[in-house]
Amino acid sequence: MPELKLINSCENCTNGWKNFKHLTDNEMQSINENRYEAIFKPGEVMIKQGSPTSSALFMASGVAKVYVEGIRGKNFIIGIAQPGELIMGPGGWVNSRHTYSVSAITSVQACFINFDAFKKLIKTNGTFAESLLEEISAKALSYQTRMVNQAQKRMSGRLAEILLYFADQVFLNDEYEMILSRQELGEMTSMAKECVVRILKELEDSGTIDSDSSKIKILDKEKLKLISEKG
Amino acid sequence: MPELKLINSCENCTNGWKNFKHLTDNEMQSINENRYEAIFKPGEVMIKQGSPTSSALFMASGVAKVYVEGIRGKNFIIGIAQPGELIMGPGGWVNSRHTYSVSAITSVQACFINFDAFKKLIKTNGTFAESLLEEISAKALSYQTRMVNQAQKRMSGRLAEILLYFADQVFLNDEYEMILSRQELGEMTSMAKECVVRILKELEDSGTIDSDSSKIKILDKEKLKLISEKG
DNA sequence: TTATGATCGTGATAAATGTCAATTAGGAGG
DNA sequence: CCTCCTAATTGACATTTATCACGATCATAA
Repeated sequence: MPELKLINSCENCTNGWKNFKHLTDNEMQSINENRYEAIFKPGEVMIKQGSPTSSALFMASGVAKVYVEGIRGKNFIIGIAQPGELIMGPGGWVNSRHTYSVSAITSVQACFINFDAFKKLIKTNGTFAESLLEEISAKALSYQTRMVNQAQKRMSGRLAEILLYFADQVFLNDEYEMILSRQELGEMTSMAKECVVRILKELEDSGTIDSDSSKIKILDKEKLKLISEKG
Repeated sequence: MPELKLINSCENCTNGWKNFKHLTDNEMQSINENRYEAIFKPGEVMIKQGSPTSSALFMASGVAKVYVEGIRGKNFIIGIAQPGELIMGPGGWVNSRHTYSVSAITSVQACFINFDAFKKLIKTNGTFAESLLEEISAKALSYQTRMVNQAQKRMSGRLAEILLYFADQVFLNDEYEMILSRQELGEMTSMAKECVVRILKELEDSGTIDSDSSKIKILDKEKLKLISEKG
């Protein structure tokens, strides 16, 4: 694995957050000055649920899992945070506490950005505020969709949905390395790990996917979509 | 039932949206001018999922149910819209389509507010933008919580949660008229209507609640909270 | 290499939840 | 009051999903 280097300045950042484009040079500089860079090893906790939202966290490189620590010690994985993503859960605007935890899956290069510096920009830059509203709304919509699917789809539908999520939202490829364990896939689809194994086998037997333990290859995407949609 | 009268002006409105307080008189007037008042009968659809979000909908009086029309014709009830609430789903900021339907439970007095007039204020009034961000974030957080609970709680926990929601969020009273049918309670907790009946009976038998078909009375709130939290 | 611990995979079984069929209760309108 | 319609309720049963027990596999470190 190549050694990760410091970014040093937002200007050098190749993966800048898309909404930063609405900022003036001065505003961008104020972000840069309120930035603290960090590198996380795989498995390390980057954000802990319940801790104060003093900063937003920007993903410069690597991937991380975003998860809620639920009841009876069970986790629920909300999704995968990717490079270019700004992690700033709803809690920051509600009760100043992180509403989920984030932990590194690969090595992760990240920047903590002071939340107050951030908040200030909302008031002064309307276009930025609007783009942020759009971002949070998109997140709320995806929660809404997951909530309903959780309620109405059965296991195979939920798992198919997640396999498509990895293909279309994370890796942008129908063949990918499954970065989550079966256990974690279960925490993302709310099913027992044994059931994940079984359904994956079913999907493989029916020729819908090819699953070589750590690799997933979607063979019949239309079929997988159908399974996902029909529940 | 008393005849509902027109409001005629936002100034007369006794239930104004709390975030409107951040607007200047001029801004408030522009809202008032882009307002269309309507009265709905019980059961009437106020917003249809998938329709264009040309307006936000303000609840002046009455209550309505907010629900997603999901797969296989099944509905999922997200919550109850109450007086003073502004209904403006995430879709307006994402793809300009309503992401859920809303239908009146009681008679409802409502105002349609032009969405563009609304959007304009975001850019010019930073405090208003921030208050809106807070509101949407709170909604996103409640979706997140429901999503996780859906996944991790069993039926009794989910139903207990909803009974508490009505007591604490809707009626602000531990004794209330259940405005949803058993079927609808099921659509809100993702369980079959028969199961709703059974669990309600269990709760009644254990002395946790008193349920007289259309009335709910919480007898042992701590116990109900425990059931809700422990799943 | 070998030991160790974790994840993966499988079958049997138990628990939770959904479906079906039939009956009862309650409310609106005549 | 009766009639009709819908919702509520109940029990039996089917399906779905979780849990348990166990062995296989794989990576890692001594």
